[in-house]
Parts: sequence; structure tokens; C-alpha cells
Amino acid sequence: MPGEQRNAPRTRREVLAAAARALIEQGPNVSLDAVAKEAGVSKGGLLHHFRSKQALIVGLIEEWFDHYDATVERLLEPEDTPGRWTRAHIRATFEPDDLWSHPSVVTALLGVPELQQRLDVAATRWRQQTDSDGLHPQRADLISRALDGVTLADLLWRGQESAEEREHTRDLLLKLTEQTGPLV
Amino acid sequence: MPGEQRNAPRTRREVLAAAARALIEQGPNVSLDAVAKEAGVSKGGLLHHFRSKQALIVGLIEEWFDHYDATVERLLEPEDTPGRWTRAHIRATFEPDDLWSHPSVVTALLGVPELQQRLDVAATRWRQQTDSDGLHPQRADLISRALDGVTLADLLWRGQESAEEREHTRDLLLKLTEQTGPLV
DNA sequence: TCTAACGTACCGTCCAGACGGTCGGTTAAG
DNA sequence: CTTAACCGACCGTCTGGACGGTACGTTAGA
Repeated sequence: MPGEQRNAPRTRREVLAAAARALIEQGPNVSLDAVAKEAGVSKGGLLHHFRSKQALIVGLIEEWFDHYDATVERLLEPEDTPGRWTRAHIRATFEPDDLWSHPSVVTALLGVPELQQRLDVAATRWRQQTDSDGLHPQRADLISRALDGVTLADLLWRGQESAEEREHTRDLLLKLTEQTGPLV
Repeated sequence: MPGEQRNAPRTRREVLAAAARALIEQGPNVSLDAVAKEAGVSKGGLLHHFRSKQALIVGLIEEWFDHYDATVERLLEPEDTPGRWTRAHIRATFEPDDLWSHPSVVTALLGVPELQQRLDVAATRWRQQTDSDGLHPQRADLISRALDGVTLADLLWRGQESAEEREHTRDLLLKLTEQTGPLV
């Protein structure tokens, strides 16, 4: 079979996907053995692509950020109107992401120092984007807090809220970007 | 010395506090041995109070919820005005809580099924309180999302934001409770 | 009031198992 | 032929928890 041959980048991607799956199924303390088995690779093969368990987790972190960034850019409106970036972030936050926004996965990522670095970079960029987005600071602050809250709720109360409630919250946030004055 | 004598509830509390400290200092995978040492107790003594590592973590979870509930009630305004409960939650969320809102502690608590139960109970009660709090649903939703976001930011971006920014956000949320009409 | 009996708090040791990572070897690709 | 991908056996370490024992507190009976 073609595609079953040796192919380093492909194997790497499969190991990452397997790691996410294994984390979800077996909790944040999965063994490298289990991940390797899930990926259809020996433990030695896994350690060839990721030299340590931490390196594997860093790989997950980078994939996660890349994925979110790509989502935001995909959801950007073509016209350059006030609140454009903010709306893209709102839509990206509400997009379903079954693989990454799972408690066990996040638990594994927390505590790895590289996560802090990437978060700092992301926070800086988000601030730059919203600062020049044309919204009142009060609105930008409130919306970004609420988006963080939606993310947290996704992690802790998975599926507790109905789809309608989610849509109501999303629409409310989107509407808050349609005016540029102070809130109170 | 009195007070150094045998005293089960006292030892229990000290073990819990030591567990939180050890988690913060040594990460989410602390050994029982380390916790026992931190508490000035033998490992056997620790396991006398908490029959397993999981039981110890459940103890932390219960203490955390009790502490938060007590804080909210302490911060309740005496007069029964609209938005009373919501304001108490806002103030409680912004109270510094060095011990519990630490990434390593939360990491350890995540994944323990008992946490989900307590979260469900808390979410239900919060909803009851805010439903009868006299605010417009849009306001209640937005505020509770933003509070979740503040909690998440405390965990992930500890100390990144200045005290002024925090106060601005808190004051904005408090002001949002002073009117009862729709937001948009 | 003394004391014997009992229950509870706490100690220190030990062990089976799991885990991360290393190493030499083997096979496919260029 | 050289290099990179991959295998699988192996090692040292660590950890949760079991267990047998000790010291202290308490209370009932005389």
C-alpha cells in the first residue's frame, strides 16, 4: 500500500493525533507506551520523533495555536469595518473543537513552560489586534473576558448548556461589536 | 505544649493546607510522601485521614467550594436590591485567593469526577440565584461569562495584568448590575 | 479514684508495578 | 553506501498504598 511506507511528517502528525486521542480516553497521565500503541508505532519510534514526553506535549501546544490562528483568519470578514478582528475571535471561540478543548488535553498542557510563552505571544497579538479594531476599550475588555469564560465553560461544563444558549451568547457578543461607544 | 497534642480535625486541616502548598511548589504530581512531610506528618498518618490520594484531592475540592460559598455570603449587601447576588459573585471572583487559584492546584483537581459533581451543583445554584436577582438575562449571562473569563485569566496569565486593569474590569461589571434593562 | 480495656491517631518499612528514557540493532530510502 | 526511520528489549527510579506496630485518650467498672 502506498502511504503505509515510511514517511516522517506523516508519522509525526499521526503521533500527535494519537496523543490527543489517548489523552482524552485515558486521562492526562497517559504513558508514552499507550500513545505509541494508539499511533501504531513502537515506543522507540515515537521517541525518534519526540525526544521526550515534554517535547510531545510542546508539539501538541504548537499545533493547537496554529489551528486557532488559522481559524481566526478564515473567519475574518473581507471588508475592514470596526470590530472585524473581534468578531473573528468570537466566531472562532464558538467553533466546535472536539479534539483540543478537552479537559484531559488541557490538563496535560498546563504546567509546561512553553505554554506560557505561547500564551504570552498570543495575548500580545490579541491586544494589538483589538487595540486597533475601532471598538471602545470597555467593549473590547468585556468581550475578551466573556470569550475566555466561554472557553473555560467548554472545558468544565462540556455540553451542559444547550445549543440555543450558546448561540444567544454568541449573538449578544457579536451585537456588542456593532457599536463603538462606551457601555455605561 | 497544648495544641500540639493529638487533634484529628486540626491535623486534617493542616494536611489539606500542606497539600495545597506542596502542589504549588512541586507541581500537580506531588507524592503523598512530600505532602506528608510538608504537613509534619508521616505518610501513614496522612493515609489515616485520607484513605487514598484521590480522597485527599476530593478534600481539597470540598474545601475550595466551601471557601468560595462563604466568601460570597460574606460579601452580600444587607439591603435586598436588584443585582445583589451578582455583585457578591463579582466581588468574590476578584478577591485574591493565592492558595486555591493556582494552576498546579487546579491541574490536580481537574479530572477527578467529584469535581464535576460539585461544579454541576454550583452551576445550578448560581443559576437560581441570578435568575431571581432582578437583572436582565442578557446582563446576567454576559457577567457570568466574564467572571469565568477572569477566573481563567487568573489561572493562565497570573500577574500579567496590572491591578488597575483588574479594578477597571471589576468596576465595569459592577456598573452593569446597576441597570436592569436589555443591553442592546 | 484508680485502673484495665478498648478505640483512635499516628508511625516506619516494604513492595509490586508503572513509567520515562537509553541503546544496539534492523530495514527502507536516496 | 549512507542516512534516516523505526523497532523492541532493557534499566533505574519513583510512587501509591498495604501492613504491623506503638502511643495516646477515654471511659466503664470496682
